Amino acid sequence: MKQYFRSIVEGAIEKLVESGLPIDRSSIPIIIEYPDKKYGDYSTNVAFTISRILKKKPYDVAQILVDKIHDPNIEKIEVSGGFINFRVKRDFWYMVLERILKEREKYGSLNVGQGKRVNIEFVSANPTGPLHVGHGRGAVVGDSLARLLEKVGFEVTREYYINDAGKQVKLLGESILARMYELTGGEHTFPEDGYKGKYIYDLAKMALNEKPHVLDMEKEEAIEELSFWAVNRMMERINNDLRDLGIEFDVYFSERTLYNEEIKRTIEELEKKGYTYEKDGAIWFKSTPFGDEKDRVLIRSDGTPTYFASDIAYHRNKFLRNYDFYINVWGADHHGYIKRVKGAIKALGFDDSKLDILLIQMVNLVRNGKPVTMSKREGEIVTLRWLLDEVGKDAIRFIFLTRKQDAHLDFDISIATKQTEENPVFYVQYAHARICSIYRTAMEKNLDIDLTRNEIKYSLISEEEEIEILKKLAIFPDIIEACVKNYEPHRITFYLMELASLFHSYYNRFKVLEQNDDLRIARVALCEGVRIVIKEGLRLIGVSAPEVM
RNA sequence: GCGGCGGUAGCUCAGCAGGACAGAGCAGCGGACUUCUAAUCCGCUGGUCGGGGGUUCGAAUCCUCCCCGCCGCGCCA
Repeated sequence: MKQYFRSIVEGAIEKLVESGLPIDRSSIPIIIEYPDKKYGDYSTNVAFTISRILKKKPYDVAQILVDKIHDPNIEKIEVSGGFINFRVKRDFWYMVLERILKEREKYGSLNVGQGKRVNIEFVSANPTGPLHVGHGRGAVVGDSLARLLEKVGFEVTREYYINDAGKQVKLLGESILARMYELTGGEHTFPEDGYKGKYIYDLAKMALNEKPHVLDMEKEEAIEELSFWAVNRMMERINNDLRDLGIEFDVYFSERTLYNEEIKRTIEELEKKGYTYEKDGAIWFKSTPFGDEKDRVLIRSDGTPTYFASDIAYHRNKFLRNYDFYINVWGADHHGYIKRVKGAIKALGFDDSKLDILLIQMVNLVRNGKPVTMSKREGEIVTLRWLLDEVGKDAIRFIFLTRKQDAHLDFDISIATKQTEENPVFYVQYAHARICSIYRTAMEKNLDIDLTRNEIKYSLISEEEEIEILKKLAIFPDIIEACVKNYEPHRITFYLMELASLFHSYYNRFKVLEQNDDLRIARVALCEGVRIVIKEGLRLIGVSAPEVM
């Protein structure tokens, strides 16, 4: 709806320009806000901006602008200070509801994406251990963002980059082999930095079943075979966790496939462009010209490529697939990595501004007030699976989005485990279930609530609480737009809590199933609007909307 | 030391592209279920927006310095 007023204001400014005032229209950002109720429904501050250019009083500029505005949906325009406040006709809100009932789950689907192709890469956790709670946050933010992008007309590819090559993976195989020897009573030495988690024993047991022959193989070969096998087992497990979180990927990209050919070609390209040099037997990338603190190794002195080298090749591959833009969702601990990756992309001749990197801050697990540490190497980690079993998908997804992603999140397990109050997801879901319950009651009592066969007399929706709800429904598309523009899916969550709150208040004060047919139909129409938006809002963050609770 | 992100009510956090008197939830206190699900609602209490300077008609929001917390700074990934 903001867009509607934006264009009205734009039109007025245009008329000013036509009347000969020296204003550069493009230099004036048109900001539409929802002011305090007492001022109006929508407001703009453009008069302040223009007054600075024209050196006139904001109030006078506002007056001039107001004279140029005529719109059938506006009931009253007021100038206060320098603000221009619009009060909208009641019919305007009714039109919003009418539109929601007609468009249903399509309501709020803007077309800002225009079919542009977006690649969003997220999670990409190493297949050397189970997903933990921190991965979960990135997964939820990434997937919700993907849903929002789709909602506004982008063609989205969800991608998972599997680090199935290199030292860590070898260490995984080595750890499993050691446990296999241990379980069979054989002689073994556990690798120094090996993975100590309990899941390694699980894998070892599986391997004893499926691959007992590796025990008789030469160690290096055994490790290689086990590593490859274990990565697949881990990915099955990771995918299982993600699926239960409501997340599926379109593309799984294996780092292994980059080895030899693509990494080699990538480094050759960098060499050709003069961005590499040799030092201490290693090949380095000149990342300092791109703002990095120091240059980075691509090929170690032992001839093996670093993770960075394959990551450059990976990004090169992605850019060759030619998306309109790219989003990487990373843990905040990778922030130091941005400069060199973007630098490498630029060095390869691609437009690095097409890549946005989203950093997701750490999740601090708290149990009964005490912090729980998350270290992959230590035994006790809190896995995403454990949390899924405890609180379920809906609560996890919702709670992860009750904080903006660049703020640390304290995830209190003791609270999230409670299936009662305190858990905000229930509050929103309950609003949805309550509305469904109203419909069920109507059926039982044989009350006609059919919105398709009855004429909806919108003017009967006239209580202050009802108009407040309509206004809230009207800003849903603005919320979606803001989510996408700022890459901030958490705004949906806060919006839904506000909408649910308005509804619960209303529900407690007014009766929907009135005997009067017209009034009842009108109120059901309002409820249906709320229900549609809640359901769609929840869908966008991957949370279910139960009909019964 | 350098860099990133935070520092808003007792606690956990919002605050829309700088805007009109700083909001919500929880906790605390007091109320509302013979009436569409009380997982709800209503009322009250509660803040020098970490601190100093600056830009602006206007700053929680932008710039700068300082303080505190977490994280990163590998020929690890």
